[in-house]
Amino acid sequence: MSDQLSDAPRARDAERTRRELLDVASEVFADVGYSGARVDEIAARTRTTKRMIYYYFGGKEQLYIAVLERAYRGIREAERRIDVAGLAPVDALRAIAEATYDHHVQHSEFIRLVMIENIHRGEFLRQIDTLRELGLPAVDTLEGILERGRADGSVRGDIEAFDVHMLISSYCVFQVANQHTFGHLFDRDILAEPTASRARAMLGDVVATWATAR
Amino acid sequence: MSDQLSDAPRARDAERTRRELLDVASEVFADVGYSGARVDEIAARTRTTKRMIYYYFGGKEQLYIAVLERAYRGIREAERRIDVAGLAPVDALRAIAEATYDHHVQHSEFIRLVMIENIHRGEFLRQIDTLRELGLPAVDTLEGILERGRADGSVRGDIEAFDVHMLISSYCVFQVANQHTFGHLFDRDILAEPTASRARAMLGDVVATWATAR
Amino acid sequence: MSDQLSDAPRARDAERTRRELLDVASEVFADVGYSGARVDEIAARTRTTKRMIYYYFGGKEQLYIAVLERAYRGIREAERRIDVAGLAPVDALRAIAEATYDHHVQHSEFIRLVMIENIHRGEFLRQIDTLRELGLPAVDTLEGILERGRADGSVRGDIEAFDVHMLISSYCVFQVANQHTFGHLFDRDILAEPTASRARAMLGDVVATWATAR
Amino acid sequence: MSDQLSDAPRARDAERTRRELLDVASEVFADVGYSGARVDEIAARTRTTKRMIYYYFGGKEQLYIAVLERAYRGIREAERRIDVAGLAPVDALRAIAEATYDHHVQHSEFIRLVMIENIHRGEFLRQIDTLRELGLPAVDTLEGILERGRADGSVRGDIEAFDVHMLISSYCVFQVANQHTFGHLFDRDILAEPTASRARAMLGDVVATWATAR
DNA sequence: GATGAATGAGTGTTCATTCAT
DNA sequence: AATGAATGAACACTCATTCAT
Repeated sequence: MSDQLSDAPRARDAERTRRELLDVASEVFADVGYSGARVDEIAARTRTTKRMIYYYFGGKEQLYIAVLERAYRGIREAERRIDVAGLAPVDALRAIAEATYDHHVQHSEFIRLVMIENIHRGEFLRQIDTLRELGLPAVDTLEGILERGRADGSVRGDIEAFDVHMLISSYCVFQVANQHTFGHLFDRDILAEPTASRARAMLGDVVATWATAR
Repeated sequence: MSDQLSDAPRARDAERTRRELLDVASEVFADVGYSGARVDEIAARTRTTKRMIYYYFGGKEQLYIAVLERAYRGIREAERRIDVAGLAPVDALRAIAEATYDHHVQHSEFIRLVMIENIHRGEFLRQIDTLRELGLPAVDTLEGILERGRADGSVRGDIEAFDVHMLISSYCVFQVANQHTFGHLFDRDILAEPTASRARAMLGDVVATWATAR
Repeated sequence: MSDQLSDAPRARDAERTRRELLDVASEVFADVGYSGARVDEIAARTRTTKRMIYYYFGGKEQLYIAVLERAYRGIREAERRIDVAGLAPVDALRAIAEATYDHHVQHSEFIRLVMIENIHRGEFLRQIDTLRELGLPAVDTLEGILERGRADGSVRGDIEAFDVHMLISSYCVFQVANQHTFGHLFDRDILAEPTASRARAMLGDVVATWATAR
Repeated sequence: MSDQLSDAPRARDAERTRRELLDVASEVFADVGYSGARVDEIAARTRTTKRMIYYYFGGKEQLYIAVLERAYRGIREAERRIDVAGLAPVDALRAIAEATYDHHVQHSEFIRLVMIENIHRGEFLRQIDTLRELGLPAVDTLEGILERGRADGSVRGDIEAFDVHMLISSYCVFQVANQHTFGHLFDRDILAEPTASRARAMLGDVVATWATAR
């Protein structure tokens, strides 16, 4: 009768149920979008019932928002862990470009959630009040590098962290977000070798040459 | 019997009905995605009835595929009209970058359709057999420029049209595709001034400096 | 432009179209019933269009009624061709029983139409005014045999042609009409050997023993 | 908590809803066939909504299958209640023939379901895995009688329970199944007097004379 | 004698959500 | 903390039929 698979105390089942719902919902929303997702399916892939989604989150929309918030929090934490303190500014830029490439490819579920949220014109993201409190660690890191670069003359003075971030982001997001249409039109898997490695190296090259151009 | 060139001859209602359905469907699918789109709503915005969607296209999916095909055809035609014959290779690259930026911003409906199709992992695009026959005029044009550039020494020899195309595309697509999440996080409308003009010029700069490096 | 497959004069195309529609409609109605039949499907299996069904018959119901009438006419004609004049009464009964068995098995399409019509409680059959004019040749033949049998003492005096006809019909109709449920429950194909031959012979035996019992 | 035996306890609404849907569905399917039946109409004749058909059965087809299964179960149970232990073999055969006649006439809804299922070539019946487990009580009973009859010499040795069952079934089914077409052609109601009584008695006579013929 | 275009009413099914305990 | 039963509105799709030539 008691849960045979778990050693978690009863008092923590609630938290576990919540987390399980979020885990499954993340997968499902990322897989088929907000409109395409079915509350029934999310529940079915869980140990609990559909009723719990309403019990814990209030509804499909709130569940989606919770998924979105958790996803962004995770990404911000990962950005905060980036450390390029020991590298020369241009090498640091190249390192960040390539690390960002890797990170995007490895976290396609998040990229898909962002795509989906953009399809919905950011209407759900806008409801997450605490999001901006998380800051933008990736941009802060870039700002530090640019400052060092400007100081030692290795980086041109007219570019901002926002610019670099958008350049890197756009390229990396594209690899994941548009892999299917772009890949189909060019008849190749752009995330498979040799295309992937070439694309990854190219980004570092693009950022480095542009940032150091006078 | 009836005038085939006149504006609304009875005998040509079929073509007009078909086109109207495609027009409205393009709007609706781009607006709310495939799953979010409602056949009823598409029909309601039309002079005909829902029944005609099934009469002419067979169903929601086939209508969506028809929308997708027409959208890609239109884009390919626009690409074919690009003329940079009179420009020096590097100027031509910069011109194409900026023209592509403008084109993406002006055709956000198409960008949204591409996003949506990627959310569906390109499963519908793959069903359009005639798509590849259209070629990739944008890439062909880039290839011509790169050849001229390599010949006159203004462009480095290790980059390909595919690379340039992906760099430009990723940046331009991002402006439209991720405008809502990115814009929200940076608390600005990235397609409005002054951000837009800066981003546009920056892309030309990125491409030019990278393509002409060493 | 002209019909390449036919040598029929233009003036007979109408009759041919009508007959083709009836042929296909017979198949489809017998196959899936009146409610299950689709006007579109009937037309699609024809050289003409759906519109012709309305042109020639007026609608689905009238087409079905026409199918039913033609089917009954065909059966009555076949019944009229039965000849047992040279046989002794009891042999004639046995011959008719077995011939009826064969005829039913060979004309399952007709049996199915009759089943379908009974599902509809004969509401369509009742609309065919000319049906009764065709008479009931099978019953007339049976009546003749019974008269001969009564006269020579080989057949009991208290049975009527109607009784014999219903006994034979019920048994033969059942073989075709209930073959699927009955066959499934007994895990055998009742129209395949050895069950079929045994059933056929048994019917003659049943009729003969019963008709000759004193 | 709630009284499980009371007439309509809340906690047992599920079973009641299910049964009510089955009751109404049996009527409707028997009335107009599978294709002719409307899910909307079935629901409308119920205290619940159309949605419950999908909640409890999954769809129109599964509801039909459930109706079919319940109908066959009911018939098998009725067959099991037949008791002819005290009768001499030939009297028992006659009793079974006449009881079967009565039963068929009284359960025309079941006969119609069987007709409908045969129109569909038994495709739904075949999906009911548990059907064969119910056995064939009617045939078992006949087998017992035939054994007794063979033992005391009152019944011929070359006939099997299957043969007798098919003879009786075909005749009884026909009375109900073909009443409309047959009745119309002979301009009489074959289930009304005096035809009905005559037909009923005749069946017993047919079976008895045939089974005892040497 | 023939036809492509069009249609209103319905057809089985699914949706996110709430009720009652 | 949890749940099985229930639901109305909507959903993609289909039907036999008619219009306009």
